[in-house]
Amino acid sequence: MEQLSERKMKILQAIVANYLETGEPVGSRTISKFTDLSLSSATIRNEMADLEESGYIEQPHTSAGRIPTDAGYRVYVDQIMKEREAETEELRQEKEGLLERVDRMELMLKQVVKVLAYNTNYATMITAPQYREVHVKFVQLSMVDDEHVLAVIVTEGNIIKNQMIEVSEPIANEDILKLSVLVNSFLQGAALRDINIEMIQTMKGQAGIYDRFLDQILEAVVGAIKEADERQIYTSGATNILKYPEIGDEEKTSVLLEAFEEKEMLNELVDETLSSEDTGIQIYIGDEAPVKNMKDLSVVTATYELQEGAKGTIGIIGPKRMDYKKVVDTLKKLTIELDEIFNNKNKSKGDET
Amino acid sequence: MEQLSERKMKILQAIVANYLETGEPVGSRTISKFTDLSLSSATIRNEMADLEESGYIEQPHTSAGRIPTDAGYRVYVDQIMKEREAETEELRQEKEGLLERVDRMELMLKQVVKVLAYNTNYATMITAPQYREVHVKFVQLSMVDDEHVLAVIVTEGNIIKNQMIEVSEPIANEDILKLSVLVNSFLQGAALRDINIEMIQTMKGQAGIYDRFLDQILEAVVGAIKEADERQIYTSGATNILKYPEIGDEEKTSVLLEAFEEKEMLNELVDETLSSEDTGIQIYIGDEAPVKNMKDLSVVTATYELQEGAKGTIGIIGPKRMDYKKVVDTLKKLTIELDEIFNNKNKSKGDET
DNA sequence: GTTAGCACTCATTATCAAAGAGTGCTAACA
DNA sequence: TGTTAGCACTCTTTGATAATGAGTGCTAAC
Repeated sequence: MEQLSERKMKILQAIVANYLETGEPVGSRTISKFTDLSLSSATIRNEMADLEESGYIEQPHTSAGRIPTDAGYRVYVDQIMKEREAETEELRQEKEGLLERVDRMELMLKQVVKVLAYNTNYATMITAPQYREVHVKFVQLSMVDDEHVLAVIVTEGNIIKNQMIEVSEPIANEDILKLSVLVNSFLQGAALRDINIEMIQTMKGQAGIYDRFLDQILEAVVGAIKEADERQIYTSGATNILKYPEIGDEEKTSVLLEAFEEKEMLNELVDETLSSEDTGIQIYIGDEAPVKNMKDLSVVTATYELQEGAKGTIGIIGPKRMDYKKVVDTLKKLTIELDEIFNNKNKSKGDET
Repeated sequence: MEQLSERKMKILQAIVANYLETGEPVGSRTISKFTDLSLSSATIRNEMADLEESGYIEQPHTSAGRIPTDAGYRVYVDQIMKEREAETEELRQEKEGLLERVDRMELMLKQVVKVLAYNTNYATMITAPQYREVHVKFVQLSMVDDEHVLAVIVTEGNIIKNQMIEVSEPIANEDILKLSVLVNSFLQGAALRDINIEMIQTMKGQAGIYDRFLDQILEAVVGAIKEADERQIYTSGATNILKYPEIGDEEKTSVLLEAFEEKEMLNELVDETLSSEDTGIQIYIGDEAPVKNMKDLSVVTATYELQEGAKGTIGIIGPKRMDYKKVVDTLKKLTIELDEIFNNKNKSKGDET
């Protein structure tokens, strides 16, 4: 894509801005009045023909106005991001306070997506903060009743998992204690990939008659780590998608809604976001998004960070002609606020799953 | 509604059955051929006029066939339920095995709704089994690190909740033990309403210098009970609703989908089902359902029971012209299967939230 | 380089007629 | 008295045709 003259740039911006607002193809006359360039519609028409040739805009049909192509959106969005960069510091001062502080992480995240969906009128998602690799902090065993041993596994970042283990006969308290010491000596600080056959063999050798419980305990620990590793995704406002007729075509709609319901598809999006170097706000227009069937949709993502270094992703999914300015601003404010909540005032980090 | 003659009954059944299949208003000629009554369309027309007057069917407009009213559906559905009653025993033998056995309750429920949605092509929901009143089994306290005490609360039915309590200074191990004994002596077997000011006062009196932690511990316990009490609702296939054009009208669709997303509305449905005497399968046609905006939808619910006496609800929501026979059969099979899984072969009841 | 003017294209909308489905009613029939 | 054939009538659906209007591309003049 060649460099655009300043005038062409202005016209392109005007076209996109106008299209975002109205959703209708925009014609030369509109631009002629809309901008401060004071040019006649004929001149605009010439420029528009050039812009079309360069691939920034297109006509739905011969006798219609122009709409932006993905490339056109790209130019517009890049411009916005440049403008918005300076303002981040300002926003930090503002403190609108979108969020109420709540104790349990789970409730907090649910609140975030709801607030976001309500404020933007798009579909939103957020993942719980995640560690690259989950390490065991300690394991605690105790008899619940004659047939059940409770294993509590605490991982880095104070995420807690329980697992109930059924046993055929009661185990004496001191034996539980011994087992507990043994298990912890091996598992403290271990990540999933540290638990190998060799380790298990050694443990079993030292466990004596209780070696057969070890399997179950280990299974529980592995299960717990995996569960902590499992990505929790919260969503809200998926039905907002229905509000935008340009996406309407039954198929796409239901494909996306299904994705929101089952949530698996959203994982790809999160992977992409997290793997990117840029931890700020990223915008994917149409097929740019690492998800199939996004032809008419755009995604804006942001990353937030928990104090212990766990990262989470926030995503907003809306029509390609979404209000990018507002979305970017809202996301910026929100990540700033989350930052403050997690890093300054974390009075209680609550439980999990 | 007066008693219907056998012939009118047959015609009504035929009309409803035909309408369920095609979705089109059904005319007299169709019925004349469809049934084994061998009557001319003119005769059918006369009978239909009567049925319309009695309020079982209606015409969308003068020159169209008839469609069932809610009363008409009711008659049809009652008939089905009567027929199906005898078959339950048969079904019990069949053992189709819709479900794979999985350990964690959460995964099991997710599987159930998915299987159900997949089999029926309607929107489905299930609640986790719930106790009328949650009782504490025991509380376990332990220091995680110098600033955190972990409280593990186990309730009836082996539902486990954790709560991390932040403390300003380390507490000695023996003190934790003392506190633990104290707390358990009061809270074991307690339900939410048992925890009153009097009890708290007495506990504080006996807690000595640690009385200030008691508040936090109690808060944690109450929080845990409340969380265990919170109704978990799993849903699937909400987008199936979009497949049925007769509901299409933007509003209703998005109202219902939102309900599925936020899940609050579904609580009313569950309340109604659980409060009903009849624990079998219940069918709500259109506005009969205890939920607003159900004009074009029907709900079929069933109750299942966990061994400890906790009950859960399964619901299927589809268009008023859903395939009631299939839905009822599927639900019957499923509850039988759940029954078996929970009551015979419960090898591990897993964890919660 | 800019602009006015004009012919041309194409989607949208309205109007109208024809077709078809189904009814209600009447009169004839068993 | 219940059943049926016949027919006029109603109302939706479909298709064709024409009118409208927005917007363009191109040419010629400024």
